Amino acid sequence: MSVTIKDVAREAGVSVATVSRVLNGSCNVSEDSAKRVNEAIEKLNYSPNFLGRNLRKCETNVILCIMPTSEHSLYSKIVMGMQSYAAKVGYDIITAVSYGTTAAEIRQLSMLFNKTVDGAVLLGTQLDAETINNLAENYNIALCCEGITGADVLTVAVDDEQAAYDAVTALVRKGKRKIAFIGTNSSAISSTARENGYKRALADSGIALREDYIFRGTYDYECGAQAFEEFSALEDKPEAIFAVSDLLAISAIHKAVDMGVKVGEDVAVMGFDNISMCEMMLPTVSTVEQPCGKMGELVVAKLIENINSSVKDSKYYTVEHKVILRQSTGD
Amino acid sequence: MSVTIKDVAREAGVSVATVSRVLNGSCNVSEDSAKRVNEAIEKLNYSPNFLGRNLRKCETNVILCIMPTSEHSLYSKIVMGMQSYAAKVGYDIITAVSYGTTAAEIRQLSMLFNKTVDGAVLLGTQLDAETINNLAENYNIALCCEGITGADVLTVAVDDEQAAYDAVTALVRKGKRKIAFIGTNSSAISSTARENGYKRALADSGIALREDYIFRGTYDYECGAQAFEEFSALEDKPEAIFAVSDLLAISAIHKAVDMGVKVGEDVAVMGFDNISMCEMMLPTVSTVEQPCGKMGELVVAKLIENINSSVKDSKYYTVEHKVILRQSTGD
DNA sequence: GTGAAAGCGCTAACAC
DNA sequence: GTGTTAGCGCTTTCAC
Repeated sequence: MSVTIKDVAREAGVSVATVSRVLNGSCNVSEDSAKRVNEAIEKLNYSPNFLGRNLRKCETNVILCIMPTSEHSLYSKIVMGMQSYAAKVGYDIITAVSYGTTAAEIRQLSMLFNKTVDGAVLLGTQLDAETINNLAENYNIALCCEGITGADVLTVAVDDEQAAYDAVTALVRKGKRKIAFIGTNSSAISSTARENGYKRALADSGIALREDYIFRGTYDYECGAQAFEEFSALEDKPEAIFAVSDLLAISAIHKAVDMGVKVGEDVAVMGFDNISMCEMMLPTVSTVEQPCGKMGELVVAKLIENINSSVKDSKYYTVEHKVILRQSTGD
Repeated sequence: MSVTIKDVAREAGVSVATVSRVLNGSCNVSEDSAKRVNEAIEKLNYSPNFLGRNLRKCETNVILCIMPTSEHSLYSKIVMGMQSYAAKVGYDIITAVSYGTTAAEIRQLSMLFNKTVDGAVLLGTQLDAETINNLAENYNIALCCEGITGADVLTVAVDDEQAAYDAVTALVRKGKRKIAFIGTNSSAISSTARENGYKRALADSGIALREDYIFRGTYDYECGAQAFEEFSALEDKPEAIFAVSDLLAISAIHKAVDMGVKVGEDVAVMGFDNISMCEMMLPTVSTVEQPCGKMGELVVAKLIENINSSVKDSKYYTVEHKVILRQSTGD
């Protein structure tokens, strides 16, 4: 079997308490004892059993991050940010993928209930406000990247409305007036907020809103192409398209090229997120960057504060976005 | 504080042993007791503390998957396969990202040492054979997607040599004779095996090997473009390129387009992995598919067998690859 | 069919 | 500065 703290104590000729003190960096240990303990640890190749430690301390120093998919560089980058901060303060991040189903999210949150983790960050959750509020009462959770209307819980995200406003305004500045919108029917804040930003930008530029320039589907890749097809069937085709995600934008671009439409010249396309693919695509894709690393760091920092505090911070933190112009808008 | 098994026992008017039996589905419980226990669990909203359970049972039913990056759909898909199988047999998969550094891999493997997980799967590890063999002596580990020469440990991967052979042969069948190769200097089995497959395919087709048609860099995106530039500088330019990864192929395609070369017509490009981006790119990218889902399922199945057995299976399992032809080879 | 009790490996309160 | 010991929540052996 495994070597335990008892074995180390016996080998070093001290009590388990002393070994534990050395392990945890207590200063109440003589240099001599510490040396003997460390030698014993080395000799026996001892590693403390965290199950025992965590059970005793009622904490694991592990945070769970649940995301709808792992195949999205937006999420990957946020997780990197989370890990980078967590490592600095002695926490670990583990991840789980829900495939966008609430059933999976709930199942994975059981790690919170069964004390396997100290807290959880939900990226792009499908849970509703009531469920989240109930959870937040008893557990340390946070939302990132995607807020939920009515959820009174720690959240870190960009200002989606303003970001969309800035994106559409950038298109207007390039002389576009006929600007279409690819959004979703999801109840997530981001999609409706981005639609609102789109509308406000048009209004501020004195451009009339046209319902036939608005497509609402899902976040699935195919919807971008579908939207482009619908727009193309219009008598008066749009000369620019703003999509609420890069994948939708890329899908639309793909369809455009297939149809012989020159992206960047005949039609400008702008996405949202700045995933890695934007730079690899041909044409490269204009987009709105979310500061993923920063979001990850911030959400973990605040969540850990909550874990170690009796009073819970449930603020909605907003981080800076940035419009990036590339070939798909003719830049 | 949290509600424990004791609270449930008190509420149900039974002993903790009986509650534990109900929790674990033992049949030695009267219907009446079981009913009262379940009611108490419901009423108190009880969730068993897994730290206690795991400590007692010396097992966690959790498997760790370490990968170089999370921004690669190849790995995402493998993890999905792992999760799909694991869920069926009551295991959980957690993931960690090493960013391709051995230091991070070792740090993350400490979850194995401190008993936080029962086993680990390494995707595209950087560890050397000796380290892996030492680990495998004391812990349940497996390699997936990328074998290591000299590592005597459970491994699941495609037959890289044959896969590359088939890819290059497909190019030959399309009438190409001047076929270049983009590989890496890495010590991983896959890169050298794919280079060997490339060479064998040329030999079998009676095509002379040209050293100036071979580029060896890293797996970094930029290297594909760099390789294309070098090939373009040659007097006698290649008419086809086989790259050991889709990202390298995509990078090469990007550079080709930037240089005004028509991909699919002037030059055929073939990648390896069949990541999602292959279908999103313009042109779509020909490639060799690795059966990610199947690899994930198989490696977890075999690893769990090892966990529950005293005799360790250290075989190298090979799974089927498939050449997929798309626009980048003129299909 | 059920309960009492030992013990998994660890930390921390307490005594010295 | 150090050791003894209780106990974290759970499972399981043993006795009844």
